Amino acid sequence: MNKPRPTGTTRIQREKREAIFEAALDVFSENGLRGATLDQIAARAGLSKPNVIYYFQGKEAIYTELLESLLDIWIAPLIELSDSDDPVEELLTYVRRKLDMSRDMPRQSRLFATEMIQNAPHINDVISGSLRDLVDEKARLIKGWMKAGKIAKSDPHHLIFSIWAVTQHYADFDVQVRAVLDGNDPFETAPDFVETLFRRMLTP
Amino acid sequence: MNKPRPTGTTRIQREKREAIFEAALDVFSENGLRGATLDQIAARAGLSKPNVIYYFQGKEAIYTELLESLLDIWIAPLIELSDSDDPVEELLTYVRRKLDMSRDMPRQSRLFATEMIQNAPHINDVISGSLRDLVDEKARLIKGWMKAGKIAKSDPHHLIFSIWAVTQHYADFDVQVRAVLDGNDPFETAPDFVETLFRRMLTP
DNA sequence: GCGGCACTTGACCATTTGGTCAAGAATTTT
DNA sequence: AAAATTCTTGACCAAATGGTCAAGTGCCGC
Repeated sequence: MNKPRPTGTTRIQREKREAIFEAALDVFSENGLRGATLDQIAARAGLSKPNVIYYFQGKEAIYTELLESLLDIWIAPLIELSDSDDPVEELLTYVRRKLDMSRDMPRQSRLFATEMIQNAPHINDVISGSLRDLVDEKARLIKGWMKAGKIAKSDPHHLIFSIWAVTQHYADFDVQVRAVLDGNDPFETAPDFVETLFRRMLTP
Repeated sequence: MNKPRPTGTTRIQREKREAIFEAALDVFSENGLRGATLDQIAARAGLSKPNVIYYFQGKEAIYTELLESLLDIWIAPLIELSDSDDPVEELLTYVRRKLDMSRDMPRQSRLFATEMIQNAPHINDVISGSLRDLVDEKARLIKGWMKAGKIAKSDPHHLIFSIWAVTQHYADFDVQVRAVLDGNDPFETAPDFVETLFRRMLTP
């Protein structure tokens, strides 16, 4: 019989599980699942290792639960992309929100990036399931705008990829970007550039 | 006194070191330095673990030597970007070469991506040294084209970032891209899109 | 074809790591 | 305030892992 695990009902459970998620986000986003250790997570959470195991089944369970709990937040901006009188602005708003997320949630971006680079074994079903459906739906929306002549024609899927790529690059490759910019804050100058890039791509 | 290590003079040394690099590229690009094990590398190289250690100082040495040996190849396309009568085509050639590299050398792309995500501790000096200088030099070249009215004005550094981001995305996020495209080969359709994106960005 | 040197590895070791467990400390319930 | 329950951890364990070493095996020049 499996030992029952706290699911987050009581005050202590919510707080401790939250602390573990927070620490795990740090550690996993820097080293990936294999590279991270329970000791690191426990130390950063300010708990003992057995105590961490008390709240989660194990290392992998922390990882998968963390990934899943972040997925919704991560996809939210795309979900909100919807029909509009001004599709260029609608898409640029999406771009800006994605860039904001790179600035404000770099660890989450890196966590997903690491998972993707390692072939996404833990979220494969999501990626080729609900995410694919979501992207397809938004691609149809974009296609409609193109057919109506409201934005310039191009491949909607690749358009979405390029938005992901450019915006997430500022989180995932932060060190490189900052090194090359030599101390200048990327997020001072990036928004203007990114907006220009996609405005030119989208304007008919 | 340090044990002398083979440096790659004899036939066997060249072959075995090459086999180890090849295996290490597989393993490190999937799991990062911490996540990879000597056993994995040895197994994929078809060697015993002590034999691997015979050719390299240790796991970290394999990693750093591999990274350094790949750096030149990785930066080569940018080095070749040079003054031209037709700057738009010159830059688009660079974009195409980068996209080709994502298609033909995805493991290398992922290796560097993982290193970057982990804050590039092993190539920090290169990034904030020779790479920064190289990018600065090319940024000045691009700036010149902009001032001469040959390409549209924008921030040259961010332009380079966006080229890196978009092209490498197809290697690093390959699983996601393929899942969303549902079996269609990304590299059938990506070149046209990417060329259009940057042509629109660059055409005055 | 043989002597020397490069190469190879089974056995081994110390450390790290994911995870268990029983017993004790807090907290909540009654 | 006692009982019941939840929470916490020191001590421990088995497996994995980076690395060593002495004893071979085999290649290469002579």
